[in-house]
Amino acid sequence: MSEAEAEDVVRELPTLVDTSRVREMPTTARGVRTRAALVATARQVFERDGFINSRLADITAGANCSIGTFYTYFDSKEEIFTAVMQAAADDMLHPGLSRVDDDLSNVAGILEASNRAYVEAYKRNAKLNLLLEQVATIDPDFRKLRLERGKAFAERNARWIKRLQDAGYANPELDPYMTARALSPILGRMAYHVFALEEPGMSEDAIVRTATRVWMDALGVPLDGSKRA
Amino acid sequence: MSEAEAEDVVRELPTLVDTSRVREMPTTARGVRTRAALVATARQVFERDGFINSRLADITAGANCSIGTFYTYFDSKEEIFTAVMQAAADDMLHPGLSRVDDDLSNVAGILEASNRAYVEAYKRNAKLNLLLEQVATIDPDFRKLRLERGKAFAERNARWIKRLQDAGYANPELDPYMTARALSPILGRMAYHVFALEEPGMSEDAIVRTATRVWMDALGVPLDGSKRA
Amino acid sequence: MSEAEAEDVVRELPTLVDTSRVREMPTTARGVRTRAALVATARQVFERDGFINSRLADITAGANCSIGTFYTYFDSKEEIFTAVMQAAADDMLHPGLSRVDDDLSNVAGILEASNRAYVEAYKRNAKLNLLLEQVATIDPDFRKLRLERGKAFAERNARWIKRLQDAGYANPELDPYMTARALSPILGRMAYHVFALEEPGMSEDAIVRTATRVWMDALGVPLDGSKRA
Amino acid sequence: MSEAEAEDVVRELPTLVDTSRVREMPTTARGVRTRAALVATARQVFERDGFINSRLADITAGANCSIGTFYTYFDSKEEIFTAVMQAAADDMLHPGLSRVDDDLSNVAGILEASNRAYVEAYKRNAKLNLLLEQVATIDPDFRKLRLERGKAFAERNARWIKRLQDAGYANPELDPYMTARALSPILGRMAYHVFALEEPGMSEDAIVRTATRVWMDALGVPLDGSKRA
DNA sequence: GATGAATGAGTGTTCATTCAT
DNA sequence: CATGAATGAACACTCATTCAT
Repeated sequence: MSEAEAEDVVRELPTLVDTSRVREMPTTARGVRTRAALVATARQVFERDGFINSRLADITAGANCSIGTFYTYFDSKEEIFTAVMQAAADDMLHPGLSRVDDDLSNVAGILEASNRAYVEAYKRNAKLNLLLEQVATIDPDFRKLRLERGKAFAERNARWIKRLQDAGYANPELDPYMTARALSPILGRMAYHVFALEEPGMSEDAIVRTATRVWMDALGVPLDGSKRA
Repeated sequence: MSEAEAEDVVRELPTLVDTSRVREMPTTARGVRTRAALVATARQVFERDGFINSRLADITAGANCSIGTFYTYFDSKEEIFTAVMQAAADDMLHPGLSRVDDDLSNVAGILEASNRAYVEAYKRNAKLNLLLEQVATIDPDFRKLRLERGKAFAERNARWIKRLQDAGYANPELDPYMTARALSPILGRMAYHVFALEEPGMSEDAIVRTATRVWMDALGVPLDGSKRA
Repeated sequence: MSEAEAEDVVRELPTLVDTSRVREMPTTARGVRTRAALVATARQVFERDGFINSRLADITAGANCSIGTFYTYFDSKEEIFTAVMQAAADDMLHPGLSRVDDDLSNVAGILEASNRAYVEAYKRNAKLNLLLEQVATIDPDFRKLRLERGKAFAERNARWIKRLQDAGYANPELDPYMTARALSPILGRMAYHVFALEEPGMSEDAIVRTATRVWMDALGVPLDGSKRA
Repeated sequence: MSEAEAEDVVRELPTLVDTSRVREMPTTARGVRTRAALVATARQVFERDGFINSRLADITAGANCSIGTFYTYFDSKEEIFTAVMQAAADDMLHPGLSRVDDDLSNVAGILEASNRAYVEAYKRNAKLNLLLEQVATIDPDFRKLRLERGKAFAERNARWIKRLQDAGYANPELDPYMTARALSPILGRMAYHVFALEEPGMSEDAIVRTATRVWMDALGVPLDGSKRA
């Protein structure tokens, strides 16, 4: 059940960045260094000031280069934002449990491990998630991307639920797709509140266990690893 | 279970607006009319252009008054945004089921009715919800408000779950507060995708029924209205 | 023959400005004053620096107002340029000889008087003519306008030539339209060299008399005021 | 009478380029090729975008070399513009009728042939003429050059008119220099409208014949090849 | 109370030119 | 010779807010 609650930002990142939006990499070592410095600084500045209130001048100053140099590597503020997301995508994406090898006799264990990995990744990139939220409300391209991501993950989760049903673990009465749409946001939203909005009072462990439990009960999977009666 | 999925925007509206942020109403009839025109136009403009890309000039033009007049009634763009939300609050808030009178022998029915009313309200104000999302990412005040709201509703929902447990309907093993936090976002996020982002493929009826079913199963409430064994 | 050599800039000014490009005038006296100051300064700055090398900041500084105020009255640099031309149009246009009342027995006299008035007007606005030339090479709108103007004046001149032919003064073998196209640029170009490019060596009087003479000979009008044999 | 209407661009090209402005040619074959590629691409880019709106980056990209390489051959944008004009000068300049060998008993024929050759050349380089017009309005050096050219050609034309007068073909009353200044722009301006501004409605043939006719009549040269009475 | 003119700091973006490699 | 990264001054335009009338 690796990407069960996929609706949230982190797991959708593989498709977050439209690579066609980023131009080719610089050829020289110096160029690579400068570009990397710009992306690194941009992430800091974006996280600190938000996308809208950030200034290109701050980014170039932090990267020790001129404003003109910025435009050697990026066409716009939007483009470096895409690059920042792209650079973070690998880290934001936890390893992912192999779907095929899942031992369905231990659904709870797999689910919890996956959720824990997810929350860790979310935590590392909490500010970036908040940022993405902001940009999605402003830039139609990002909004569209987000919508497509949500749908893709729901479908993936739906297939996983179907597999649990076919194997006799999950309640066969449930509609796999709609149930996936309902369950997907759970962990993501809790992580959003805890790590992005920094709401106190919920432990990391608690949200992982709660999300896992809700999934199990909602899918009707027996907690003891047995199949349904 | 009236406000079960409280994390979402609509049900949180009673606390959405910080009334201290809005100055007193105008005294003359003419003043009342002008103010109302400004708020009405502002809603249109905000929904069309978003908060960030909207211009005060468009709002005053639509309300047939000068920019100077705007400042007779509002101190800032933020303040008229608050006023817009305040004006919409009543409509965004469905009647609400009396908590005390709930007939717990029909939890499913109450929950579904509540959810349906909620979705209807959400639908009527979809654009406004998107807007609020945007402002929350920019303005710390609104973000804070949102956080407080989320907590308040989770607590309310937690009390309701506790009541179900005490009455022998809901699984007593569950932690009421954490479970409330997990279940709250479900309907809200689905409605967000369907009505705000206008994602096709999910019917209004389907999301209401799915959310209701997930709540029932997750809380361990028997579907037939009986108490737990 | 008032506007005979119309191809040149000055006489085309009535149609130079596309009034639809200029927004409505300010309502208050103060506004009128500010706008006028902006237009007056803009003319000076444009004449001194050219359209391309002029800076809005110089214009507003000269008009003792802020840059923001500029945008209260004009949408762009192009728009204030249009306004400058519009303001100059009246002066650039000499009174014009009544076409209908022309006493054809004195074609040379009428033509010379018209040409002289034209050259005077050109002289007063020489820098502006140079400026217009520049803008026409850059802005397609102005280029198009110029083309239309040229055609309209050629047609007017052609009608005047036709009238001379019909009255027995001008050579009936000539094609009125083509001849008009050939003769139109003569005075304009000479004035351009003398006043705009400030080429020395040709007196005002000399260019007027030369242009008049060429017109007379090319049209085959007897210099003594008589009709053709 | 080869360069009679010299005011126009094409015939002035021999003096168009100030060769002192262009540095020495590269020594290696490869260098020659690169320079040629730059000039060829520059012409295309200038014609497409105009001088002001053209970018060096487009030129070097089209010539498959780096921006740095550009500065190996040229010191500035102005310099490559000069080189473009220089490269085009040969083609822009029609063979030219020998002045000395002119058979004055066929002035009309010579004039028409010359004019036709001129128009053909103009047509081939119409965009370049437009371009030169633009640069002349911006760059003082080019404006000065243009002024000098105009004067030189007027003087040449004046000498030719003088010769016609002395031979008894042209009206001896006319001032040769002033008349040359008046007649010079005629064909050039018509060609400018037809080929550069692409104004429809005038045929190539018509403008050649009209210009020739006006010259003949204005100079008082009998159309039948005879001398004046 | 209403008006609308005035403000001006703020910022993304361009591009000819330089220079280290 | 060639490269292409680096430079940075320059500038038009926005718009929330203020204030004189």
